[in-house]
Amino acid sequence: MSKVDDKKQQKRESLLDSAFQLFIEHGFSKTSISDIVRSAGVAKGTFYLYFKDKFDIRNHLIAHKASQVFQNAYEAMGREQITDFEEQVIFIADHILDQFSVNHSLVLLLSKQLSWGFLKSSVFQAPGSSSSGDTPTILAIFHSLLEQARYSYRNPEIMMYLILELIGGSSYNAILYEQPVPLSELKPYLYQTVRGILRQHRQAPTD
Amino acid sequence: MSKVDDKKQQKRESLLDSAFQLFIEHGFSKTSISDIVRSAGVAKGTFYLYFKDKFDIRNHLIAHKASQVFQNAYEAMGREQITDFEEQVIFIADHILDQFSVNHSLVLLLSKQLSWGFLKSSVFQAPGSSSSGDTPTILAIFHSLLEQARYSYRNPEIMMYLILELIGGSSYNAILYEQPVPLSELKPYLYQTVRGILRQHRQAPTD
Amino acid sequence: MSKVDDKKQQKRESLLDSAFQLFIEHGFSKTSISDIVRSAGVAKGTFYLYFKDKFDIRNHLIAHKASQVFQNAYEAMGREQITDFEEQVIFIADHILDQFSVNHSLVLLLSKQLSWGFLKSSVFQAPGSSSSGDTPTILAIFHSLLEQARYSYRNPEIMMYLILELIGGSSYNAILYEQPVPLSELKPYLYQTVRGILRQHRQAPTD
Amino acid sequence: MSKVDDKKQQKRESLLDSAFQLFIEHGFSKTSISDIVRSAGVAKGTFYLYFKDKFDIRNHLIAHKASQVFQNAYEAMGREQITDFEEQVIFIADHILDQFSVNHSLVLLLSKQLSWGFLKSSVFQAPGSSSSGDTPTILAIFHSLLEQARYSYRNPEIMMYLILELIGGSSYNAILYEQPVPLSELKPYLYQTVRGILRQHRQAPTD
DNA sequence: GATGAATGAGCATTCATTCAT
DNA sequence: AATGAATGAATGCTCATTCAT
Repeated sequence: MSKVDDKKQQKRESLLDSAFQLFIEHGFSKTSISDIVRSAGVAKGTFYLYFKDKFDIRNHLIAHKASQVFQNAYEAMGREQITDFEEQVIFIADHILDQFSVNHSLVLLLSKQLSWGFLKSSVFQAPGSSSSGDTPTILAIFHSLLEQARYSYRNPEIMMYLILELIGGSSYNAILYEQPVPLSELKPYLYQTVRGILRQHRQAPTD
Repeated sequence: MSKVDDKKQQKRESLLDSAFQLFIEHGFSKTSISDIVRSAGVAKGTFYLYFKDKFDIRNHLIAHKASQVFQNAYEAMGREQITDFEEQVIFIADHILDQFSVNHSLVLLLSKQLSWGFLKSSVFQAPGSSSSGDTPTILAIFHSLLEQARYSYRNPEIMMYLILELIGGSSYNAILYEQPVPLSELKPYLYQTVRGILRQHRQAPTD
Repeated sequence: MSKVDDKKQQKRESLLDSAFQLFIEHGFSKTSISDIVRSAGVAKGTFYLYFKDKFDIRNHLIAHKASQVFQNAYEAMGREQITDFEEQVIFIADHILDQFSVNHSLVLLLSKQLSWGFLKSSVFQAPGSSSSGDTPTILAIFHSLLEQARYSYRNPEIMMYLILELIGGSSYNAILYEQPVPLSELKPYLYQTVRGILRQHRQAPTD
Repeated sequence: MSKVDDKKQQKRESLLDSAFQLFIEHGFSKTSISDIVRSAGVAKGTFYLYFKDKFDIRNHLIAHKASQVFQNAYEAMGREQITDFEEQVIFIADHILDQFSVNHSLVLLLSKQLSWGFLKSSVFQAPGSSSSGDTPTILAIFHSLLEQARYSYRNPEIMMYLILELIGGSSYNAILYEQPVPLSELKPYLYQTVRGILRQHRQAPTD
């Protein structure tokens, strides 16, 4: 990678970092592009060399952070010895919620986006800028876990959709406002429900 | 109510109606107060006699519509003979989703807001403009249903929170984009999960 | 007219005057709306209460000034006793060119616009802001002169088109750059040509 | 001409061609230098190696196209046997208008520029990039035609100025908008007027 | 209470131009 | 000679809010 490309990547990331900080600090609509470039230390025009507009940078940001959060959870799972699919799902959910817990900004940015539809369209394809995958995509991970599972599942997509919406939606208030209860208190109920959903969709032992 | 108060109320509602139409047609951030007053046929200054700002009118709108949607479902339930709590919850959920189905604008406005925390804070208190209750509040309804239920439930608030987030979250994509499947296809899984949540929280028969 | 309407008209005219000065001084494209409002002493937003954009104010300006120039010429003609149509045309042309001569800004703004098509569409209809005519429109004037003329003319519109393009076009360089010769030197040739055009289109004495 | 010079000339012409297309398609002020270089397939900085700014390239373009149009007409005239000066002028005018008719972009670029002053200053000097004349300049052509004419003319420059302004001005609306009438219908009147102008300036047979 | 003209800070976006490579 | 990333001043335009009538 040439010196120029290096600098370009650096600028791009500086913009993404600044935008992230400002979005979670002041909110999306109260953050102006002026704010972003000022914080990133680049000129206004430079922003438009890398992103189409504010929405564009937000989308890149969400896709990037969401992918990261999943990768973190997946890697952590690798360090444990968890073979059961149900336990794997719970482990990943738990790990993600813990990441959210210590980093509220992630909740603000991601929580409401955690839905199957969104992940399918934007996160799974391109975790980095180019999909030249060394790291497996989240979709691939999910399917490989599914294949190795003891049971097979009816409509795994619907199943995951329900789980994601449940977790994504309920974590928002619990983490940010401790409503109706703090996350730690919510977790048992949440995971029990997740297990319930998984069992509903179980089909039969994959001998 | 005097003639003057009548006219006042009329203006207020004209503003709310116009805002609703514009918010769901062009989105919140692309709707200006100018647009609202033009559509409502009142002067710009008049807006500020009734609402603090755009956020204020949106909150009133959400509270009002959400309350309406619940009331509709509750009244429809009254016309059937449903005594079992679980069936009552499913009936209400189903009725609300059907209202959403035929009126996508409601999904746009409400779906992501359907959470226990929100409903508790804004809908339950003031369904109309003043809380002078002729119609029972949703909170009251919920508690009365709960009292008459055959079983008692542990942490009914958490239970309802989970149910609401699940329904609110998953209906959005299913209704608007038929993702991951159309609502009709999603419903059985959704309701099974809701029943699962309810049963998890059952305590014992209320003899 | 109320006090408020008075002020509005005043603002509008202040904007038109400022725009005119700036357009002819620095040119259209080098004049910004900021310049115009600063010079007019109103706020930026006020501009947009009166005009759609810079093009809009230019069009109003052109229509207004062109109408004025014609009215001036027509009124001056009324003070002389000129009955012959050919002499009337020459008198008006001469008067307009003299106005241009002493006010170069008019040439810059109008000369290239003096064509039958333009005048028909914008100037003739609405010399003021409203067409509530006390002053007869230029179109009406032209037709009344034509009716009273000794001769009738074939295709009077084409005839006037040619005359207007000839005068409008040739006056530009002659007045602004004295090229190929100063206006005074050009005039005899120009008027001779105008007379030639008129005679070409003569049909027969209108006895 | 070396290979390098070839490539240079190629870039230059690519820029001119692209600018021409974009100017007539989107207008001068709505065409950016970015647009031009993108379309020409060269880098932004390269533009400034060949032209000072957007105005500069436009001037070169106009001069080049105008010269071309005249040359085309002159060459076509050479293929006929036209010896009378009046007929020669009409033939050239007619040929130019026909070129405009089939190529509206030429009207957009040139029509309003067709004046003696402009032609004298920019076209006659440098039809190509360098005045290294193989093709005779338009000025030279005009003078040679004039010398061979049967009659001599008073003030031939003023005469040509009037003719050019008349044709240039009146063709614009006629061709682009068919106003006040389509060109074909306008032509007889136009040419009759041109002949009128020529005869007015005739002095005496040059025998 | 109701009006709507006026405000001006604020915003996204463009673009000619430069200059290190 | 050629490049194209970077610049940042400049611009058109919006809009929530105020306030004299």
